[in-house]
Order: sequence, then C-alpha cells, then structure tokens
Amino acid sequence: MRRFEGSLIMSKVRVRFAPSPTGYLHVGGARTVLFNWLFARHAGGSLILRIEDTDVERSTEASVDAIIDSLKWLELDWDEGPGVGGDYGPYFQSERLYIYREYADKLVKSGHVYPCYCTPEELNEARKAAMKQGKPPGYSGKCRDLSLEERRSLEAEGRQPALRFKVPEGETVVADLVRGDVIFRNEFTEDFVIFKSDGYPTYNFAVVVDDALMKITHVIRADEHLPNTPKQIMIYEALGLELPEFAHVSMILGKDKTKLSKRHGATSVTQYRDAGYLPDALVNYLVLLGWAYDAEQQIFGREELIEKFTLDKVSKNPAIFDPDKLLWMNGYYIRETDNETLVDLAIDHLSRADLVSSMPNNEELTKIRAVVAILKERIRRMDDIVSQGDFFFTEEVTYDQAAFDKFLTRDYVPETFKALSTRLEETTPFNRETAEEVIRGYAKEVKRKAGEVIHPLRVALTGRSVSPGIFEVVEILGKDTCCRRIDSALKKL
RNA sequence: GGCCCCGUCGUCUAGUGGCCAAGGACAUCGCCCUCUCAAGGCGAAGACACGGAUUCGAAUUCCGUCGGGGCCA
Repeated sequence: MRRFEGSLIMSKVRVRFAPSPTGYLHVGGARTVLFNWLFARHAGGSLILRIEDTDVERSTEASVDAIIDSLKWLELDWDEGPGVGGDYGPYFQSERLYIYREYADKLVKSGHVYPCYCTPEELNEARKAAMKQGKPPGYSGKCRDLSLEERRSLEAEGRQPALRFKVPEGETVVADLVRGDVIFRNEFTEDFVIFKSDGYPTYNFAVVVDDALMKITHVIRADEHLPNTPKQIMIYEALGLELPEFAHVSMILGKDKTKLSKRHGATSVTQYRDAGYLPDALVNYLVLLGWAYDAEQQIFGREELIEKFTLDKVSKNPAIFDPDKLLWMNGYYIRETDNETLVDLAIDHLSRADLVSSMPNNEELTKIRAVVAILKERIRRMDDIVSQGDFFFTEEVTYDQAAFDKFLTRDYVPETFKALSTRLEETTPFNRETAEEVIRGYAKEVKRKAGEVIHPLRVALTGRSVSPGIFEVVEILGKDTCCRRIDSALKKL
C-alpha cells in the first residue's frame, strides 16, 4: 500500500533501470532490470531506461549500445528512454546537467546546502591524519559555518567550491519493501557533497532529481545502494519532493562470495548469448536468484512470471551465481524449443565455425535440420552443436586417440568393416531402419553382440566413442560418406 | 575504522511457533532404460553458524558471539 493513497490511488507504477554505460550489461544488472520489468508488467506500469553517463571518463557510446542490445536480446522492453522517447526526458544524465544545477540552486537558496572550499587533496590529507589518530575519517564540517568574508577570500584564492549538504540531526529510516525499516542515525552521516567543484552532480544528488522528476514510484535496485539511501531521502525531503518506495534486492555473488566479477567467469549477458544460451533460460535462471514462487516450481514462462512476480517473495540473502544450474536450465529450454528456431541458432554457430555457410542451400538445410533434431536433447548450449556435431559437416573425421585405441584395434574389426562396407553399399532404401537391420543382422550372423559392432563403427564414422544413436548418424551421413569413412578407417588400422 | 545488510543441504531456495525426526531444484553418487553419450525414471547422501533467553513447544521471536558481504572514503 502506498502511503499517499488518496492522491495516488490511480497513479501508475513507474520503475526504472539506470545503468552506467561503462561496460557491458552484467548479469547482476540483468537481474535488476528483470525484477523492475516484471514488477512494472505485473502492475501494468512503466519501465523507464535512464543512462547514467555523468562519469565522462568512463562512459562510452559503445557501452550504451551494448547494454541496449543485451536488453533487447533478453526481450525486456522499456516504455521510456533511449530509442523510444517519453515525456520525462532527456533520458541521458549528461543532457540533464542544467536541471541538476537548477535544483542545487534551490538547495542553496533554502540553506540546505553550503559551499565547501576544501580541495580533494586537502580532504585526503585530513582523512589520513584522522586515521592516524584513530579517529573516524569523515568530513570535519570545516566549511559549514564560514562567514561571507571567509568565503570571499577563499574564492579570491581561485578556489571553486563544492556544495555540501547540511545533514540534520535525528535519524532517517528507509522503509524498504524487502528489508523492512532500516534505521540510520544521522550523526553517522557526514555532510556529503551533492555537487562537485568540477560542476558535476554527485550520484546521490542526480538520482534523486531524476527519480523525482521522472515520477518514479518504486526504486528497485541492488543492495549495495542501501547505505546511500538515507542521504537520498534527506535530499528528497530538503527539496520537498515525494518519496518513492524503495526495494533493495540482494546482490549476486561469485563462488567465493564476493561480488560477481570477471574473475568468476562470464559475467556479461553478451557472453551468454554468444555461447548459445537462450534468453528465456537466462531470464528464468536469473529470476530464481532471489525470488521463489513456492517450494516446488523452477520453470516459469514469461507470462507466468509477470503474473506471479511480487516483491514480497524476494529473498533477503545474497545469491551465488551457479553456472551449473543455468546450464541445466538452458538444456531444458533447448529441449522445449521448436526445431526451426533451433535451426536458425545452429546455423549461426555452425557457420561461425566454418562448418556450413551462413546462407545454407536446401541440401545443407535438410542436413542441419536432421542434426538439430537428434542433437537437441543432448546439448546444453547451442555452441555444443559444433563440438558434438562437427563430424556431420566435415569431409574427413579426426580420430580421438583413446577411442581409436579402444575400439579399432580389436582383431575382428577389419572383417567387420569390410562386410559392413559392402552391405551398406547395397542397401536401398538407405535409412535408419534399414541400417539397423543390416548392422544388427550382421552382428547376429557372426554371433557378436550388437555393441561390439556398433562401437568400432561409431569411431570410424564419427571419430569418437560418444555420439547420437548410430543408426540416425548413419542415415544423416548418407550411404556414400558412411562407406567412404569405413574404407578410410580400414586403411588406417 | 565507522555504519548498514545477510546467515536453512556444496549452490538456489520452501519454511513467518506445533503440519518439519526440515520439502523441492541444480550438482554429486547408485540403479533402471540402453549401441555410447545425453534425456527420462527410481533411489541415496546432504543443511537450520554458535551460545543464551522467551515458550508446554523454535529453523521460525529476542539478545550476544562468530562468519560473510556492502557502503563511506
């Protein structure tokens, strides 16, 4: 329930995702958007995308594009922001600097803020000195009560002031939808900077101005922002702006329980896309990191998620990213996906590996379809189609040494291969059923177990000891290739 | 250093005082199916961080300890 029921009962939910364009979309960020997106869609509200690019040094346009690409790939759409516009823009912070100045002026006029002439260097010195004496390293409040003359003379030295917020006494409580009331005593918050001497707003100031002006109703973001929230609340109050609801969701950690980073392996959404993960699988996995509907269900379709997602089922504890479970889930989704969709994806991966052309002709396409059909239940990522199915598309096979040693050195292999080669040559029609008849029939005839014939044959045909069912392999490879590979194996024995 | 958050199987979690000698999923192990590998089926192993307090009764409430993480620089 919102606290201003009367005026807001009809008001629409508005949430936002506000990434800094300093790299790719991180899976942690992806989960944050996901939660925001689900919350908005569930409530029939809007998702706003805002780019926090005030860090000119590190922000790049390429990152903006990468983040947008990833969001599109995940099929998480936004209602306002880059590419779609909206009534509350601009949606790039770098284009909103004049707005921040305007609001900073208001605070100067209302006396909530004062100029601080200390340079970053001086502050650093003071901090070190305080640490040395074992004192807390916070800001001293040195410039809080400067007289007009003192300010003039400091400015005469050429100093550009930063703007500091006068933290009032008392306490600030964050009424968090996930964590409950979190109480911060103001005495532990130093007078913080809202505008730097270089003319840029600080993060805490810009978010407040943006969220308020963009009419954000719910701020759903990662846990790491919780300690900043009291400062933001103070700014809202000083500006007389209405507070949004806050929901701080826990972070995603790596195996060693520290913030998930590159050290832990793939962290960008792009990497997962390129490795052949399905967007629905990633979304389903990510939502389970910090949210559960009930004790049993693991698999959720999009519509079902939208319907079932609520903040009260978001858990408080941090979640460790488990690549194994993601992999399992991706395999599950692959098995559930229709073959034609998979074929398109397979073409991407196979052509990137130079196994097929990116615009396959009909003959190639038929083969790819057949390969996808038998491989879909044993791959977990789409790029497995390359590692497990390459032999379907190559001219020759390369033998796995262990497989060769284990199966092709058996004494009955030469006669078996000779027989198989001639019999398969004579087989018409040539398909999995007739192949099975020939192969099993031969085994029976020479009183061998089918496996004793099949295993060496598999090595000859695929180069390895593991493959899809041999009769399907034989069918897809076709008569000519099968006979050629058997003969060429014969020569190498 | 100060402040804040968190603490159920290896991992994600269900659990909101009795339904829990703690349930599900991934991973692990075994069996079945079987031409191998997968998939699938069946089964096993595996957790309430610790110590107090409240209560007839605590994973669930309170306090402390310990541990992990984050923020501020």
